Amino acid sequence: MPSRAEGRAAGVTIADVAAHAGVSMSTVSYALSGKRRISGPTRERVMRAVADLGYHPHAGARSLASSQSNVIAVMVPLRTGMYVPVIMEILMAMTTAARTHGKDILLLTGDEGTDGVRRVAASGLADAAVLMDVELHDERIPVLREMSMPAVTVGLPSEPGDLASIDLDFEAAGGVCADHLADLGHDDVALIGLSAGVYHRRTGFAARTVSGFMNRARERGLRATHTPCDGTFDSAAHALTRILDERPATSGIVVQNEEAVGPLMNLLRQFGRGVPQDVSVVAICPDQVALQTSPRLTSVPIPAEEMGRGAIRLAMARLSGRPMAGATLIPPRLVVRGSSGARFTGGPAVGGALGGPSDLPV
Amino acid sequence: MPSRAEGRAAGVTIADVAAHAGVSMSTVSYALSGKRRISGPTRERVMRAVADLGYHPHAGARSLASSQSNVIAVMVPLRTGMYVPVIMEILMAMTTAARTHGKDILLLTGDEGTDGVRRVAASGLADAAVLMDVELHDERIPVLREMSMPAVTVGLPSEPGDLASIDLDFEAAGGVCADHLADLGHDDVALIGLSAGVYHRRTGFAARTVSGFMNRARERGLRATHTPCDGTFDSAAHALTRILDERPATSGIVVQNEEAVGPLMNLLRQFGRGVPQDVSVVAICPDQVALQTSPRLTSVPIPAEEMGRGAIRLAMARLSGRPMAGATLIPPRLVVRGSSGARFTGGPAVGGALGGPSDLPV
DNA sequence: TTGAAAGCGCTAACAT
DNA sequence: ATGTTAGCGCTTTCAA
Repeated sequence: MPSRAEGRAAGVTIADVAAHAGVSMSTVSYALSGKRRISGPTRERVMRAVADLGYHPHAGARSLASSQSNVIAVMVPLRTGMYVPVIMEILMAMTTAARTHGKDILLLTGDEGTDGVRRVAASGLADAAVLMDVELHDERIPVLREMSMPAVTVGLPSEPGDLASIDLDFEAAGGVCADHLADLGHDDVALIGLSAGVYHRRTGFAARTVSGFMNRARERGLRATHTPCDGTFDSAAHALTRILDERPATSGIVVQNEEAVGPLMNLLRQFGRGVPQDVSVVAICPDQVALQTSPRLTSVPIPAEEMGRGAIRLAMARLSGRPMAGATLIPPRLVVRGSSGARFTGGPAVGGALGGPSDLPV
Repeated sequence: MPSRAEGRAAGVTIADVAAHAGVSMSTVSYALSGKRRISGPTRERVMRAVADLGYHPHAGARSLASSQSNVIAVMVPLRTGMYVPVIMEILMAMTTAARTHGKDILLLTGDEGTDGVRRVAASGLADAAVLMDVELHDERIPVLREMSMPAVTVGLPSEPGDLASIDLDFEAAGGVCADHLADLGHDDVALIGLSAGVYHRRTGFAARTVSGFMNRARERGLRATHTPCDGTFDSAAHALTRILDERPATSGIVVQNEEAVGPLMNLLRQFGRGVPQDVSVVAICPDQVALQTSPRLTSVPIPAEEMGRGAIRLAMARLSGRPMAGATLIPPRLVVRGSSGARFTGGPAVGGALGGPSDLPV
């Protein structure tokens, strides 16, 4: 336990390290950055000195001298209707991924608006920015361009310009759900979606799911409907009632609304509709939610971790000069669990009503 | 719209501003920091120049010259059993509050461990740290002291030392719930708590709620039990079954587990126990959760926003030299809604079964 | 009330 | 393969 070293780490400069190792400051700098070949022995002495002294380069000095802050700003608007745990998982995944590249994450809220972007860019606080929860026409995007700040969006804006984006391919996800239900022989299917506000405000992913679902359903000859839902119990009840009233034969339901999943399953039970005997349910939601019900839900998981890592990978690519513009769409996976089954057979397609080790990605 | 100005903000230095305003660099610096008296007219010319040129001080340079980064590091471990939306709300509240003091938030994950604290402190990346979700014996705390970094914890460690902490007074919260049920005439009460792991691992707030509840119940002459719960439907069912088996006369339930709230309410309905006719339910949870059920829940809200603001206030106090050590315990509020009522009367105490505008804090 | 100038700790030419 | 040194943009003495 190098207690002496770490106790004084605060005031240790590169000059101290250089003296301790018997080399020049630049040698230390280069040994640490790897931007110049350093001989084995020298390199080792430097590293020893660094460890001995508990040296950590001063972030401000480094940023000043190199015009690189090694910080990535992440702006999180946290709009209503978003499922917070997913946002958080993406955020934490980005933070972890950033560290593997020696970067740190600076957190910005949505209410700083475009000024936040401007401030962080102009002050050199961050080298790049990640925008979460982007709207189709996001006012922060032109500012990013104006400040010529490398940026990545989580979610797809309408005019990507030269920036990079990442998202689950929700259009394909909608299609996959429709396909699964069609394959199981269901003719009347319904999509219970997000709150109406989400569609109006930012449309992006929510609308893409709907179009993917409806288009594929049409191609497969299914009758399909879409109903927004607020995520409250009452709202879920309203949506389900409407669906069963208008199309009593509905035997397949896709739900893209984490808050509505629990209420929906309980309502189906109350209505005497067995899952999957009478109604098959497919969710587009994080696994955590899909595994919480009984039976467990056949679902297209939200790859939050992958989205976070991907966002940072894109940001790093921009910082290293490689372009990599355009949208990275993560292909949806369908995980079949106990909530979906063939029409009329009364049994789940795969995996048994309790889910379990036989869950299988398709 | 000062388009020329902002377009070039990236390269604008204090020297540019000084030249533009016809003053010296130091005058600009002092006009901006307010650390020296500047005459009205001079001050105005400086501000004009700043606005004209879209000047933003370079964060790194400032940090180097002043040994102040104006950044607060926040470490979020995100342990299992924690309710993520509350963590997120606290985090965003801190970020917003920090900006009002000119500070930014640097996000650290738990998996960087104590090294993260050391690195951030030694590199001057942050001036202060906030630790969320602290354990009773948290290994990061000695490191903070060793690095002599001003720090605040959200949650209470067992050995506070000289650091400041903030949390809801969960002990009092448990007591308030017991009192409420006692006031309504309930004799047999139960607490459905968090997962067993939470009690074993970090104990802190979860255990304090239990002791506050049990002690007050004893004082009021109630029979009380405590049952941990994982938050899954099955786990909630298990807990409720056990409670009703062991003490069929139980007519008051306190629940401190956001995930279990929905399942619990449905289970009570399935068991034919009307809320609040047969069983009164009181929750310790964010309002968002308490308002999602039907009837709405009488609850002690988690003051996430207040905790976030408070944490930053404490951090700022440490940075300005004022000590303010010790724990800041936020007193619990009880909000009576439709889920609790007098025993045997069959009606809610206040507010009606639908909750509504008559909700009233006590 | 204002200016001039010496660093803060590091990087990256420019040397050798 | 390594050393020397001139800044990076700002704050803050020290002078006036």
